[in-house]
Amino acid sequence: MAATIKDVAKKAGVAPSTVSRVIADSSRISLNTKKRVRKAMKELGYHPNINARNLAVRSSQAIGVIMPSSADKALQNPFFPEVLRGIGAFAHELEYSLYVSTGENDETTFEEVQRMVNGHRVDGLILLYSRNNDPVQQFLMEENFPFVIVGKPSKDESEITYVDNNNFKASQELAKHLIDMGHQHLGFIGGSLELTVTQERLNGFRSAIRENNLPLSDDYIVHTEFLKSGGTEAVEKLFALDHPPTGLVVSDDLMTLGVIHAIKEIGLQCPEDVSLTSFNNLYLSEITHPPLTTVDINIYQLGFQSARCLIEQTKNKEEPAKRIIVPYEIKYRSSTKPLYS
Amino acid sequence: MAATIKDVAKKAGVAPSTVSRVIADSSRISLNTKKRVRKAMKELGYHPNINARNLAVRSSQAIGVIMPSSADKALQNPFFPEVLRGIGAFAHELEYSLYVSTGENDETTFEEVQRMVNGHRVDGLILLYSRNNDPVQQFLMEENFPFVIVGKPSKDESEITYVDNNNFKASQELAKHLIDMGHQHLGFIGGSLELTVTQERLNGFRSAIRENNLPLSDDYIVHTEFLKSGGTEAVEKLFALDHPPTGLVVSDDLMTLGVIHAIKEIGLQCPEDVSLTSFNNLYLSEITHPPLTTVDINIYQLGFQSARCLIEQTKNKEEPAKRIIVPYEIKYRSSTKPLYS
DNA sequence: TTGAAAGCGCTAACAA
DNA sequence: TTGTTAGCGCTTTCAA
Repeated sequence: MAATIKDVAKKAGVAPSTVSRVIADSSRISLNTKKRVRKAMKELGYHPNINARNLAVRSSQAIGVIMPSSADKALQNPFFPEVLRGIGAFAHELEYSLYVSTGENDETTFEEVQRMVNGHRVDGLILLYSRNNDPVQQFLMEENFPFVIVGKPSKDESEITYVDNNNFKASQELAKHLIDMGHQHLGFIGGSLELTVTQERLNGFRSAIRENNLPLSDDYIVHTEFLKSGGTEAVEKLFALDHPPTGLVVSDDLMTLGVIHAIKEIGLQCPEDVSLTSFNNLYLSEITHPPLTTVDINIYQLGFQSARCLIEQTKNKEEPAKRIIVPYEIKYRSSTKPLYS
Repeated sequence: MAATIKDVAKKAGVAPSTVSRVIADSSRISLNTKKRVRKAMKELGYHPNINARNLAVRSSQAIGVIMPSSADKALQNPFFPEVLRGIGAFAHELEYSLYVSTGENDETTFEEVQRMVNGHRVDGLILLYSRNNDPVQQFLMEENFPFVIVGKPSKDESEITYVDNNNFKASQELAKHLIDMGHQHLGFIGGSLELTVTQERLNGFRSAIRENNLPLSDDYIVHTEFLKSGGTEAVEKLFALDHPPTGLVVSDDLMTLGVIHAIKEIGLQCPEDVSLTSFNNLYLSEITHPPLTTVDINIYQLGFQSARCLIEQTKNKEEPAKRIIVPYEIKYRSSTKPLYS
């Protein structure tokens, strides 16, 4: 068995509590004994047992990350490793560890959340999605358990800490960009309307259309399952219209990839026939053909800031709910062009 | 504070140890008291404190997942969420939790591993990469800490449990497929040669060339950083050759995406001018244009099996090292075509 | 079939 | 500045 605090104490000729204080780098221990104790720790290859520590202080120095349930291919979105990287970066600085849930469906996800919360495995949770009537969110509210949302809460907005982009404005700006280039018929392809992120982006899109006095018809708006043949259906529907769109706002780069494929299938080209804009600025959006005009939502920051908020919150239960809006930046690339040129 | 085992005991009118036995569903407790105790647990909303339990039994019911360090964009590969999903599926069945490392560089990753191992945060680790002279692997060997590798160990192969595909054979088969379609000049684009997966795929490629008595020149083999402008350099190099390749084996779908883009830039088409084959069968490989001929390595299984092996191993320290080869399947799609047709 | 009690390794009053 | 001691919540002998 590994060395314990007692072994170290004995070796250094001090009391266990002194060793404990050295670990915490307490200012009330003389430099001299600190040195002696540290030496003993080195020699014994001592490392504190985190479980024992957690038990004593009733915390866990760990945060949980809840992904959307992964039944469909949604998890194959590089968005997730990237937020995780941001979360991990901050967590690591403060020596926090990361738990992740990877539930197959809503039920198993909920079980994992319960396990984390009730078993005191984590001090707080980050939800990587936000949707209407989420049982997880409700559970956490009821338990009064610290959590932050990446995205915008569907309700209780003022009581929940969340980190988001201004998706409304970004989407508006994309649509505006297309309109400025002469496009009159714009379409929107998004994921599930249950997700608040879809709602925000759609609303922004609509608002741009309205402000520019263009006709606004629901025929130009499709919500597609991430999986469904990569947007083929969505594209078929849009381009069967009397006046097919010449510009599209798509809710996610990966989806856009499918859209590019689909429009080629029906004999059209991007950007010659259709201008495409989307969200996330995934690495792959630079290396597609054509490279995508897309909103860089700064996924890494989204993760980093959410970890920051959460850890602040777990350290101080009285910390007020806050909202952090991470700035976005539109990357103009060659998937868009003026309507006539 | 949440209810403890003592509260339950008092409420049910039994001793704490009895409650503990009920939790473990011990066969030596009468059905009657079990019922009484369970009722008390329900009423109090009792959940065992995992930290206390871990401390007592000296384990943690958690496994750690080590990603490659994430300085570059490699982590944006959907491969990772997908293995994680497989790992999580098995882990969840046995009520294990998942820790992940997301180190920025080798150093922070190593720190995270140390924290997990020395602090007893996890019972075992899964490494999601395998490369030459990996300090993490060496550390785990020295500590005699349970771990399994997804991929093939670069050394001590017979002493380490690992889960892999037959990458050699798969790669060979891809090359063979191209050769059968009349391609005489084949190129290989892979990631770092430090990774064993690259080595295996390259060797398989070479062997196919050799067996078919085609010329084998290192000029046709490029190793590119994942990041470097998405394979542009690799493509430029290959197509500056006297006899540019008409068929390519690329080590990863995401890379292939970059390659498709790059060859278009220099005025070529896939598959008309160049046939492309690659690995992983990521979701995106179905929705690119053209859809990719690629090896489905069954990422989910890779994860699932590795979790299985690891948990077996942690439960029984004497479990011998084993090797599991997950079958692959080549998906033939339209990124390949006969040389003349 | 159940209970009493010791102990897992650490922290944090309280004393000195 | 340091030591003593009593837990944190659970499991697990040993006894009954």
